[in-house]
Amino acid sequence: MLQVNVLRSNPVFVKERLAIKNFGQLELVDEVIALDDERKKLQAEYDGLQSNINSSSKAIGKLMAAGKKQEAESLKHEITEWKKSLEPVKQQAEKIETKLADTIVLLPNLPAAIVPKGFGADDNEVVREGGKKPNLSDDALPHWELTKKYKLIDFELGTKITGSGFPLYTGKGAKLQRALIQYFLDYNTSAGYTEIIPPFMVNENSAFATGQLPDKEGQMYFVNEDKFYLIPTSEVPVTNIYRDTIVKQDALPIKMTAYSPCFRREAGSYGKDVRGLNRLHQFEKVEIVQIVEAEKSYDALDEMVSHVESLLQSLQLPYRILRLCGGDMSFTSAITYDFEVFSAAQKRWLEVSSVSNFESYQANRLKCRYKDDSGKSQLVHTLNGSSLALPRIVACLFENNQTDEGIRLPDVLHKYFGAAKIN
RNA sequence: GGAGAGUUGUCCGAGUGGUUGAAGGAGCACGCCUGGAAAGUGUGUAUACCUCUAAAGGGUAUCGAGGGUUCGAAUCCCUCACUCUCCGCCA
Repeated sequence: MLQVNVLRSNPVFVKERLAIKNFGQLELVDEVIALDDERKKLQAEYDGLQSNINSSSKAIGKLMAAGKKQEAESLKHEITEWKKSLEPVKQQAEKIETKLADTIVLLPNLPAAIVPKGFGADDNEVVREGGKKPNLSDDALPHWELTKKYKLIDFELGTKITGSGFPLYTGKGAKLQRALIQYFLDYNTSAGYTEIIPPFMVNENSAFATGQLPDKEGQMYFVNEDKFYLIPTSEVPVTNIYRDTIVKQDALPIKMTAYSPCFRREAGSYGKDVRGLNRLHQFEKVEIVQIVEAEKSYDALDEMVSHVESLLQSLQLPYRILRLCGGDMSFTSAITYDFEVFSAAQKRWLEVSSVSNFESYQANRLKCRYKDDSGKSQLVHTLNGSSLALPRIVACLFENNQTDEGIRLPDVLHKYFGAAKIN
């Protein structure tokens, strides 16, 4: 969430930035500031009264020890009066604090200066393209046909066992998943990321800290019995490693990578866009997360973008990098680069990675800080990105590399998959 | 799942109602000592918010979390989470 101080010090700027995100309730900014004023006032009042009570209580302690019971009794009466006037202040303060907390989480992160204004996918900026689109014949198959032809994924069985969007990988299809996960993890660890296997369910505090709650409440699977959320991405458990911590500055940057299955309800999506591997309720993903000093987060962002880019290049897939416009960015992000690969048989771009800098937005909820040179606590900046989400990578690998003899695999995967093609 | 024991600061650990934000020790930082180091020794060593703001200072809250009793709670009571031991179950 945003820091109240940022709002206070420059509300006009904050509103300008929020407008880039097409955020409609700009009046919330003033509301937060007003609530914070109120909060300060009430706290001063509360602290004063409480201070009186505390010192009188201590005085009673001394009087009792000295055997002056009478005087202690009269002090007690005095305290009772203080407490009477304290009660309404306390209640009001709690009310205002709750309201402040509930209001400030409604504000999304501020987009960075270079984020373009816009409303949707059409307004995103193409930063660059790479790779080469294949020339497929007209009878080229979409991946949902190819997976059937080579018995790689059984969507119907997944539907039988669980429901739609829960694919069942078989044989070489399953092995390719394992190969890709291992390749991605190796690639990330050799770039200095520490490998993590996190819990795949998180509690409410964790889901709140990374911003899934309250914004995406209905998008996560929830285990009611234990009040756990199935993770929509390993970003959630991995970033939460550093919830409520103060790290040493020389421990930064912290670079972590994790494989996990991801669970998303995707309520409300259907149709041809969600066919095959395009949109699933359960999928595999390898994630990278960085926790860095505030001044260094944009360097880290660049590093992550080129890291993911070269990973895509190694897979020899045609890709493009988009700088998302304000309207298409996530609630918590300050800037996001989406990576898309071209699905040659479907003739469309599919998002396979999203690299974001959250600046201090997550850190403020996480309460993750470090001591800077002057010894002051400062919020860290957090960043994350997919490297990569598997299903659409797999879809493109299948579609783009189909031949009469089978599906060719890029060189880097041969070692992991144990063969050069699928047939 | 059942029975019992726990959860205190960076760590270990004392503390069963009254100047306890918290003894003692270790660690760490700075200083003294030393040719240098060790040992010794002195000082300091949580976080958030409010007030003040040049700095200092002051106030409130925090001893797993939340609630309660009390003039006063780390200490008593309740609920929950987690850890350990034994039993049960199990990959």
